Amino acid sequence: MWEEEMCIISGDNRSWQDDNSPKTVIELWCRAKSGHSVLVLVNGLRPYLEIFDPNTQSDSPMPTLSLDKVEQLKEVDGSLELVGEKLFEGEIKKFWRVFVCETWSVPKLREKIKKLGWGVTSADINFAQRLLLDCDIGPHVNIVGNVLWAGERSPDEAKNQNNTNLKLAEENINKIGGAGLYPVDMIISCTPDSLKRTSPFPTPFVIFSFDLETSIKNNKILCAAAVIQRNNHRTEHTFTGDEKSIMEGLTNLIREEDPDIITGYNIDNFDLPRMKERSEAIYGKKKMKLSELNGWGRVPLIENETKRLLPERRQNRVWRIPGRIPLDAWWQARQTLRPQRESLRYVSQLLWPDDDEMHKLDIDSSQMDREWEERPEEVLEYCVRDTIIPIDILNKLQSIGRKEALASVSMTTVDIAATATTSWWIDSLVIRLADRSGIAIPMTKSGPRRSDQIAGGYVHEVEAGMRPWIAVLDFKSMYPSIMISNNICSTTLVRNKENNSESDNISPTTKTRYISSTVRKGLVPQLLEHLMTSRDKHKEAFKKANEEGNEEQAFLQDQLQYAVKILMNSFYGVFASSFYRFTDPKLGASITEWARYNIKEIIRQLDDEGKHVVYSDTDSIFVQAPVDNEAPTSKPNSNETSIDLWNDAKTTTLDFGEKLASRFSKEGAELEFETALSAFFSHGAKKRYVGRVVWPREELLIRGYEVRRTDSFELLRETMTDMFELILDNQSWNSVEMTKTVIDDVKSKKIPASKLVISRSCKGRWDSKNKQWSFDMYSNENLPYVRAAKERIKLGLSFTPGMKVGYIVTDASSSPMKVKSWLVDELDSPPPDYDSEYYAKRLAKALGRITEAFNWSEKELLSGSRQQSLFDF
DNA sequence: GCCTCGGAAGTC
DNA sequence: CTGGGACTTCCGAGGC
Repeated sequence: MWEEEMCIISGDNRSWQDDNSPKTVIELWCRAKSGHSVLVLVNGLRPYLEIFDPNTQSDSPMPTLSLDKVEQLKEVDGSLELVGEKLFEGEIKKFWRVFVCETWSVPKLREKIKKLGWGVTSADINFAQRLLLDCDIGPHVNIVGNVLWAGERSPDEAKNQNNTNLKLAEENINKIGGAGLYPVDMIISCTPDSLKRTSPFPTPFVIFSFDLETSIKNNKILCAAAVIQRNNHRTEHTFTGDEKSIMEGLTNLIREEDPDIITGYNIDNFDLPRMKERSEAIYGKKKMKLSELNGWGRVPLIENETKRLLPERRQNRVWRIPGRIPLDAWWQARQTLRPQRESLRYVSQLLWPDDDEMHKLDIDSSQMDREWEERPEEVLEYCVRDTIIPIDILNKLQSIGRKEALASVSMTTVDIAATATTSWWIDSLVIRLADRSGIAIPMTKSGPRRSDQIAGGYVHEVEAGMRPWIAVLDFKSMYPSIMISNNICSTTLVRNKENNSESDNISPTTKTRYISSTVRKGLVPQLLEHLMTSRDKHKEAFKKANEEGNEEQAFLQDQLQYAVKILMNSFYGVFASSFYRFTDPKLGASITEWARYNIKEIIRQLDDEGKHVVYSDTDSIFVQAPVDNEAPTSKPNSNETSIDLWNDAKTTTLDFGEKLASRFSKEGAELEFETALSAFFSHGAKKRYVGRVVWPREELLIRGYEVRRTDSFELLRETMTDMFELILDNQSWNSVEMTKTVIDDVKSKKIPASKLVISRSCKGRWDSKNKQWSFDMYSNENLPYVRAAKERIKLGLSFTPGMKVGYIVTDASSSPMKVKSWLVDELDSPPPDYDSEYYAKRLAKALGRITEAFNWSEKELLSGSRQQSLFDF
């Protein structure tokens, strides 16, 4: 027997026969808290689905339906089991459990049963996930089991004669349904009841990062590098020679080192597909041979397992490598950093601006064949560096810790937190609770679908110009709070008029009814309430750990509270979507309805009292504080006399904000005083504003404007930021002068082209028929960024669908405008010559929108002189 | 040259 | 197979 704490990375299942009776074993790939990897084989759970008679609520099904016919289907294992009554779409029905011989036959079986007239539930739940649901565990578990195999890296105490003997171990593994000797440190077997939940800990994952350098002439792999990170220690490996030995080398390394996470830069769209393509170029469809080159799945290297050995791309997006997690550093950087451009060079410059070693550009990747021929050592060095940086990126962004925290709070395996979508996380919590509350689990896509959009949040009209001293108030977790306080859930939605009750919660406009929480608390409100308190607990634990100087604990608690926040915010989206189980178009509509009602009601009350609401978007309100008009809006120096006035204004605003917050907060709709602004400016468009924040910290707050957009350019971002600084300091005249200077500079080409790069993401698909990139999803391919992407491809540079493509406008006088792709990050080539008129115009247009508020138009900015009107005299 | 429209991307 | 809606801006095309 062996007992240990570990983290479940991924799960799968396989069918096997025990004395001619069908069995299904669950495989859990884990990393022990103490560092070694473990494969856990769990026997004792039978896959099933549940059926009911959709036509009746009575005790027995209609006579036309036959339980026998279901039982006789060849996919069914043994006799049906009566489950009892469950709630399904507001009605109580009687349910039977149908056991299934093999999990992979469920889709077919579902259809057969539906054809017999039965309704089907709990019929699309992943079986490994079922184990987590039934045992009520998350990724961090304590496991007690028998050791079947103890390899080199397993703890000495786990080793004995039986389990270190290869042949004997293999026999024992096969005897209980395992596939053979999995490439892990240790293999154990257990039953579901020996899996127990433990508190989360940071798992010492083993990470593998790799990079291929390939020929542009013939796509062949020239060389490769890999880095393994284990216990904060890194080892570097390089691979040269013929393609076959390079790929074998990488594969052997993975099978020996047994990493949990596979990373690299742009592996999803480049390295992984290239491995597949090149190995198939050598061995065609010979699966076993392919596995020698690319068998990265965490399963035995045997004929039966070739399907799981080879990495596979699901629905053209995420890669699946059974037992391991593919985690592309490019995608992580893109999601968390939202960089202007996405090349590895650009991102590493962004993250480590002072470390030249990390982003020096010594290899011309567009001339890789020549470089490889002339200076292979430098190419290898470059290749190694490009495997190290992705790990550094993941560390810097704390990507892995965040995935693990998300897995922990959503109680899924780490791979689901890392690669799946929001509906999987929500499923994990919702199904768990529904199973324990006598509520049936409908299939996805099964509920009523909506045809038109549901109305969203309310956005208040904003006037152009400056407003002094503003208190900004925010509803805390608005949508989740509304779901809790009004008990909004598919399990509480009143579907029939006959069931109306006086205690129902009724939505303000569509008058949708929900059973009061005093009668029955809804499933989702229950979960959300639990998440709310758990977030507060993590926040508290974070605070405490910080005070005690326990850095590791503080870090963990912060990750956890953040993960809970992400998870809570995902609920609304899933329930407002048209495909999720437990959904109804009415739910999403009711949530936003109450939200609009609440916020408009507050605005109305403030208006009635003569308090000026300057702006509001969905869950925030900007209110002008009752501050003396003389008070300065820009902070005076501490020795100036006006500093007292400024301080008074600040105190008044803080006081005002706090009073509003407590006055309008009620049960289930907590209004928080978020920030105080000494000045607020908008040119009069919704979702676009700037504020000078004076509390709780001092900063410039810019929303929506070009400053934040990637399809703007550096010079515009800089100039607009400077302009806002001046405007908020009441120096609008100076700001106009400054702007004119910049426009003049660009006109006379004094500005370097690097400040004029515009970037936009570009779609595209690989047309395997014609062996070229296609952009036929655009009704008009004549767009600047599409043309820039085509130019990149032509030059032999990498292109990934969805990547941000940078370009410079070289001539806007013709239609369509002429552009040149920006390649300086990657090729060290000279920058293109830009169309100064175009950039001057775009600056004038964007900045003119703002100066318009002070009566300086776009034209005046461009011409350099202000036209005086009659009123100026 | 000016205007309108629809497609697309981006941000909140 | 799949979180949502509101809103702004830019570009190309086409009409006059």
